[in-house]
Formats: sequence, structure tokens, C-alpha cells
Amino acid sequence: MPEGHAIHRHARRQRDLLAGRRLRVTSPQGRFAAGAARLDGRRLQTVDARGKHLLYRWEDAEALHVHLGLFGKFTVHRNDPPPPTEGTRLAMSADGVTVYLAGPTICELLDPDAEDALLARLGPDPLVHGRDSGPFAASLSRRRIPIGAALLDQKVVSGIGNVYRAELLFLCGIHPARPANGLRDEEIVALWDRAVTELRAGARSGRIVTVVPAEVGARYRSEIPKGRRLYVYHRTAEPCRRCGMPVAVTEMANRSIWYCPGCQPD
DNA sequence: GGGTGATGCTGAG
DNA sequence: TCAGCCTCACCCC
Repeated sequence: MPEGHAIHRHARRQRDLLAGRRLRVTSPQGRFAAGAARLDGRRLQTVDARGKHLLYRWEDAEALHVHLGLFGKFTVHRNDPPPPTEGTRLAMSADGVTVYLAGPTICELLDPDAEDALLARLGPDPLVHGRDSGPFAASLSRRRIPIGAALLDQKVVSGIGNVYRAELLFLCGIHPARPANGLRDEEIVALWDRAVTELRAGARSGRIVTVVPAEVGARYRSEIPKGRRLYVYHRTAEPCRRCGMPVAVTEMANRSIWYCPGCQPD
């Protein structure tokens, strides 16, 4: 159930465990049998993340492209792995480590042209592009759609999902219905900067925690209990943690988005 | 034990 | 715009 921070974590972990090694690659489920056969026995060079996409680079083979979608899941086993489940699309293993992948939206091989096309349709990734908000600003300036919809559009910015879009807009005091191309320069910079900060924190900890610890009576983000880690996401009608006004919910880009009418004026 | 929604996206119409 | 795909935690009985 991943937004970009989790995908970057997977990339880093699997790079640490598997890069530079020759891997046994199979598809227990069979749906990726031909691709797995093509990769089996090859050396994995590295694993890159871009937005919510993973790209595995191999010696003498096309890139493996994985997108987890809503349900995809990796499980990593050291030493004795359990047998793969019926739904295991991909198994990659080397001595002492096995990675299973189940339920992905995408698991395919990409030739260089297809990979270029994929990367070309992804907007800047806060975990790749760093503090420069320029590409994000340029991307927003061309869109009249609401900022709440723009943040979920992976062509505009890649790696943000439904939790981060609501939380980032709250943190920046921006109403989700405001037109993307109507934001002030300083709001765009603040939004991008927040995205970089929050996704980095999420990638470090593996959790999405956006609240300022003191606001919920904690000293560190890591000690905030489940249920108090977010300001607005999934908190319909509950009081805003800052102003007490009931959190509102609406539909945007086919998904629910939560916001505080008090802290995020129209 | 069944039903449902969910941190996502694509492609048909 | 909407159905479809994939899995599982959580809710309610």
C-alpha cells in the first residue's frame, strides 16, 4: 500500500540485498514466466525508484519494471524462505535472501524505448529531484485543474498518493479546490519543500507521520501512536488538530480528499 | 465468516 | 466516466 516513500525504501533495501549478485528468478504463479526465464541467472546491477515505479537493471537484459498498484506487496526472507504462495508473481533469490512479489499492477520487461516513454510521462519526484521546485512550478503553471487533483497526477509530480496529497495541502494551508495554476510562487515553493521533507521522513521511517509531535503531546514523531499521526486524512468530521473545526471531505480525481476549512481557506 | 474499502492505475466506451 | 484488476486488514454479524 505504497506511496513514493515506500517504493524508495523497497529500492534501497533490495539494492542492498541483491545488487551485484547473480539471481535465481522465477514466477511461481506463472504469469511472468517468460520474463523470469529471461532474467534467471543474470546479475542485477541496481534498483532505481522513480515515483511509484521500480526499475531493476540487469547485466545483458532489459529493465524489469514493477508497479505495486494498490495491492502489490514484497516480502523479504533471509535464509530459509517459506514456499511461495499461489499469487507470487515473481521470486528473486541469491544465497541467504529471497524476495517475493505478489499482486502487482505491473511486472514486465521494458526495452530502452519503452523505459524512456515511461520516464517521460512522470513528473518530478521529490525524492529524486531534491529542493529545486522549478520543474514542479513549471508543471503546475500549465494546469487549470484543482491542486488537489494535480498532486495525484503522476505527470505533474510523481510519488505522491492520497495520504500525502491531503496532508501536504493541510501543512501548507492550501484549499484542495484552488486551481493549480493560481497558486502563488511562495506557495508552490512551500508545497514542494514540504513534499521533499515529508517523503524523506517517510522513506526513513517507513511510516507516514505528518503531525508536529508537540501538537499531540509527544516528543518525537516515532512515538506518536497510530491514529494520531495525520492531520486530516480519513478524519471526516473529527476536529482539526489545530483549529478544532470539523475536518471536511470531498471527491477529487476520483478519490476522497480531506481538508480543514478553517486552516485551508478557499 | 462475509463484506468492504483501501496509501493505484489502465483502458474501454 | 467507470469497470476491472490485484490482496488483505478491518468491521460487523
